[in-house]
Amino acid sequence: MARAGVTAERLTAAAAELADEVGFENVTVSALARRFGVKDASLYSHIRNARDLRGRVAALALTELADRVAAALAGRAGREALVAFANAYRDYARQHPGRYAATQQELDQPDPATVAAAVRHAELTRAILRGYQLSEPDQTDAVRMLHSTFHGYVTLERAGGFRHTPRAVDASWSRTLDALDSVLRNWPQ
Amino acid sequence: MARAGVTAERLTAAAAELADEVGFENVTVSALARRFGVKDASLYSHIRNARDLRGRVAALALTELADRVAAALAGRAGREALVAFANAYRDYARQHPGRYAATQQELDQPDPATVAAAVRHAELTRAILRGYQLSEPDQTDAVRMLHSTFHGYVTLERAGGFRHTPRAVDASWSRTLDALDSVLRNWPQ
DNA sequence: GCCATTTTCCTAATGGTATTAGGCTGGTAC
DNA sequence: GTACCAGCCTAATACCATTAGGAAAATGGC
Repeated sequence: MARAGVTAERLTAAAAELADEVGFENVTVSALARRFGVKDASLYSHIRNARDLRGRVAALALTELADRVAAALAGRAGREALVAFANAYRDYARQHPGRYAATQQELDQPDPATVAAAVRHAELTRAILRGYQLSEPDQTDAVRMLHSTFHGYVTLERAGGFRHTPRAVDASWSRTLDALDSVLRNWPQ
Repeated sequence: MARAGVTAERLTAAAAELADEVGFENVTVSALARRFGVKDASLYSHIRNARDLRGRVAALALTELADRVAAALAGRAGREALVAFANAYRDYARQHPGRYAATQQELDQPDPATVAAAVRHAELTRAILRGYQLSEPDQTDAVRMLHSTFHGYVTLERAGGFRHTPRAVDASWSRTLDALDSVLRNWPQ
């Protein structure tokens, strides 16, 4: 009987695809085993448990997101950097809703890979602020505000929270970026 | 054998408490039945299914949140209104993490109560803008930005996303509100 | 090429959760 | 008081997560 060739990496990649197709909360050990044509129990040679699996997807997604954002940010500063970061972030969340959801799960006992990706992400967000005159602790406050706005927007957009008003979500997004640029250039106090 | 006196309302209230205690994703029909001292199957006389139950909790939470925000907003305008709204919103999310999580679930096929509460919430957010000179479509854009920032902040705060930087989250929150007030007073273009 | 070891996958079993079908019974309406 | 209905039960099915232990395929040394 030929082996199915399951590895932790292939499992993680397949779980990420599955998440984008059916939602992160529906990424299940059973569904994954089904996709590989093996029994559920067989996966436990490669992953510790379901939580571990979801953690791996989270780490993968955080890395991919950070890569995209880093590429978008390369060589830009100020408003250009802000817009490039924000659009790369939102595009990733829209193209990979399941993976994006994975990045938002409990960070209570995260594995090292997740922590590393999260730290990199925070550093990248901070890189937006090159070109704006902000020093600590304003910089940290601004990073938190930017991250909140981006995350909140893509989450609400996806959940359908903006569906009740006819105004195009792309237009509001663009104006939100204008507003963020404006407030970064004129940070209060 | 005495009856347990289960009603849809008591179930919903208990589910909301349970959500705050163990997390919304752990609100299960079984756990709820256990709490009422009845068998799982008995709950299906009162709720359609687990999805229905979670929807009821979402509607309850949205109503409570809107009530609190409305009370905070009463008689205020401009910056005062913004701060009062934002703090009421964040306080609710922190005091009732499970209920707050419920408000963010799939809004694909929401029940009428959920829709009504969501609409009321949007109207309240719009009420913040009394005192700022904004007309449509800027108003809609600003409402979406505000909602995104509030939601994003409380979500990331709760998920531990701000834990890597020592700066106090309350301080950053306060400065974020300053920044929002500033940008609403000087809305770009 | 052969054997020991390791890895991968299997079957079997347990326990939790969601859900439906059908039955018993205590309260309520007449 | 009888009949009905709502509220609760048992029983059964079906996933899903997880562990234990066994068999066969790959691997490495000889």
